[in-house]
Amino acid sequence: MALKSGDKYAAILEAAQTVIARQGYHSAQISKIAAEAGVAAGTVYLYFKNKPDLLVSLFRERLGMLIEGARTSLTDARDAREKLRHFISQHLRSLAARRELAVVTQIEMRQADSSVQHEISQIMKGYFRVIDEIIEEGQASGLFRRSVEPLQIRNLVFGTIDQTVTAWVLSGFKFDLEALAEPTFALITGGLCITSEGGTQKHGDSGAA
Amino acid sequence: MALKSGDKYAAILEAAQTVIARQGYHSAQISKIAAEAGVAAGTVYLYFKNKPDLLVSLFRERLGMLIEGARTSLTDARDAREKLRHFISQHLRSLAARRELAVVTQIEMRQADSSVQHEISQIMKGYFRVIDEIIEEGQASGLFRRSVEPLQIRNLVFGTIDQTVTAWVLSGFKFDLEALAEPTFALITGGLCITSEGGTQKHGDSGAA
Amino acid sequence: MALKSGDKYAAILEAAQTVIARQGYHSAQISKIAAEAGVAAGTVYLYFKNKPDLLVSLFRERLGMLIEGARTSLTDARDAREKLRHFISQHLRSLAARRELAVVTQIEMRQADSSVQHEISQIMKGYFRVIDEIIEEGQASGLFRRSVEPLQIRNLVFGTIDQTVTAWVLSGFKFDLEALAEPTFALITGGLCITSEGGTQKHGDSGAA
Amino acid sequence: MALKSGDKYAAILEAAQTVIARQGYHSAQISKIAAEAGVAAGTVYLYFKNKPDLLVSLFRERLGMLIEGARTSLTDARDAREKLRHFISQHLRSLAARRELAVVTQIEMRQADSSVQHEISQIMKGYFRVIDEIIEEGQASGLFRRSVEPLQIRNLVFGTIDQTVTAWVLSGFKFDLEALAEPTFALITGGLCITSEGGTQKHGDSGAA
DNA sequence: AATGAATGAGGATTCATTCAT
DNA sequence: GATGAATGAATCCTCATTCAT
Repeated sequence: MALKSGDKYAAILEAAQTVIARQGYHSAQISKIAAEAGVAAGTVYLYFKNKPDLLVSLFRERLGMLIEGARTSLTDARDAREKLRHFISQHLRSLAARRELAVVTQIEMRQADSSVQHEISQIMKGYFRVIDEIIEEGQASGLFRRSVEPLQIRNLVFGTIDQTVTAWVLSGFKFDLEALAEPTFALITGGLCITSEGGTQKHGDSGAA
Repeated sequence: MALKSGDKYAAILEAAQTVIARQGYHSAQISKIAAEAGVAAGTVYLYFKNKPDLLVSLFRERLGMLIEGARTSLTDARDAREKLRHFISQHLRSLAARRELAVVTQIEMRQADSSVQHEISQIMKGYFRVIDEIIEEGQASGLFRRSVEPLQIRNLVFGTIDQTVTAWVLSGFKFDLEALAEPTFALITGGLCITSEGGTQKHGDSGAA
Repeated sequence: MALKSGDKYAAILEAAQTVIARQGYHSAQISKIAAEAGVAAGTVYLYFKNKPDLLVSLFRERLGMLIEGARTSLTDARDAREKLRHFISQHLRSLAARRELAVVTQIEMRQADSSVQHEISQIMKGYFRVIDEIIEEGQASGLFRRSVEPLQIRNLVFGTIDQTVTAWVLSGFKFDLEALAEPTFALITGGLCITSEGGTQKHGDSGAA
Repeated sequence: MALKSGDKYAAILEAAQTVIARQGYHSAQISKIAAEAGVAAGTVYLYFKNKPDLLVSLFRERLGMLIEGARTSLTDARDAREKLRHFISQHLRSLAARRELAVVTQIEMRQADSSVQHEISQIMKGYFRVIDEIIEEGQASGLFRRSVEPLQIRNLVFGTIDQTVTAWVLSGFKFDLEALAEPTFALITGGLCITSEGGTQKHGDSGAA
């Protein structure tokens, strides 16, 4: 077995993504994926242990790519605030350029059963780590408010961009996802409220953690 | 068929929620749900057209309850900002008090196939409407920044609280969900950044949309 | 589920025996057995846990019948020697009258995989017990030689009749199986050799356990 | 193809025996056998037509060895009775010294499908011939009773030793197989019953065939 | 209305065998 | 002669749904 080395490994992953995006998670039989990849069904099992392994591998490979892109985008940002801006921008740009992948990650893969979901959760931790590092730096440098738990900040950041991409996919890609990067960044960092006493910013911060 | 009038209708929905929460979406067979409800499997089909109909009905009924609770919580709020505070608080409190339901909505139901997901999306619109009304009022009254599209504000609000509840469920209910209401509200309204020029608050607003 | 009570349980067992005897163990798919029984394939699983369970149940039911027949045949035998005669006779007569069953037990079921074989071995113990009781009585009463371990006597008795039935099946039922009862009994009890000092009969017996 | 001449032919047969004994018949894939033999899977097909051919060849080769050993052991026996004694002794000794082979012949190979079984039956004829010759000589010389068909005597002799070896294997080699040779011989030749009228020895012989 | 026995469609996976190198 | 990557046929089992009672 050409352990991941052959082009067939990548071809099968690509075929899986295509078939899942096109036909939906529950219609993505191994036979269809194999046909899309131009190999026999049995060949899939030379490269993947079983179907869950194929799906998890697909997710891992693609998320790895996103993580790498995210980390790269952070290198030339001067502070946590800029890093967050780049991170959001990079996330939306990456998926805007990969509609098929967006359908798979936002919609179809979420239908996977619990065992696959559990693996996916583990893989997601790598992505969360990138966010968490930005948050930590931001709080340490005093740019980000310390009155809120880092985990809850992560929920804000990830929840918002995740929901944004999902809405974009469900809309049928009807709006410009990349263009949402800057407003979303402004919203997250500056807050929804305009007033000087926006949020409980002043008193909240002085009193807590 | 006693159109939804019998107590069996409610009993079957309750049983569905219990079984799905306990065994997971993919192990929630009609036969188990019927047994939990104390009826025969065939009886389920006297009250529901088919399994997707049962699942969608469950989601609709429960979300209707959440919407009602949300709307009620808004009545004595004096402005959009307070309404948002109440909304977030009510959302987290409702699910904190219904762990079984939280498991079902945040984890298990998301494994449903695309047809059910589509119905659920439609039902969610009713919940989004509550959020959207608050946003509209907030922007109209000048409390919420107008430089960001209402839809994107909704993504921020809903994405954040949805991700928060999901994280709570996945953690095994290890933290106090309700207690997150105020910090989350502060974060959303006041923004992540501390500095007076937090976000692009000042200039961003004057320049955009 | 009509736990074994319905006639379908028996019908499926009978169909399994027929299909296995006709098509061979490895061609006996559940679908064929179900068709032979006049039920849908899924119905088989209302009565049996899985395919191995069906096969083991068939063997258990049929061997139970043989054991019952064997025990019944022993009731009016006055001593162990007569019991052995009846046992051999009954064994050969039972299978001579059930060619389909003979094919299944002697040829086809032996192709079952190890898990089924292990279950079958357990079931066989009930049949061996009948033989062992005869042997014990025979040795206790002094009719059977005590110089040979009971287990080895069982190997002689069972090995001989088992091989006899197998040879009969493989021959295509070309000879009268029942007619072999008496000569086989004579051979087993009286020994192959004619001479008075046949075997180590005299000295062997006086010396050993 | 070096028709059976290469050492790979023997190596593959040996590997097949080892793998079947270790993993069981149904887990003995060609790929595993090839790996055990230190060759590629495709190489097996340079020496054997297909898998059944490999299995049959293994059986033929090993049984040929047993037959040769049996015939050799008979050379210095002075009469049929002694030949039978040597035969039984040789059979048990051969397998006692080859546990791997015993597992294969007594347990695993019997799971082979009908086509292989049929071939094996043919091969067994060579072994039966050795037994039959002893029986013929014994009956001709008056040592063995003539009242029982030679075939049935063969069933007695072979059935008993076959069952004995099988019981030994199933017990996990828990007893001394070789030590059973003499008691088994005594049992077969002298008969199970002690009394002077043991079996139907006297009258049976004068009356029949 | 209620029952629950019966139905039957649908798909992942293994492994003997081939053949280009 | 030797390799081993690729092939693709073949089958058990689950469970939503029906319908005779």
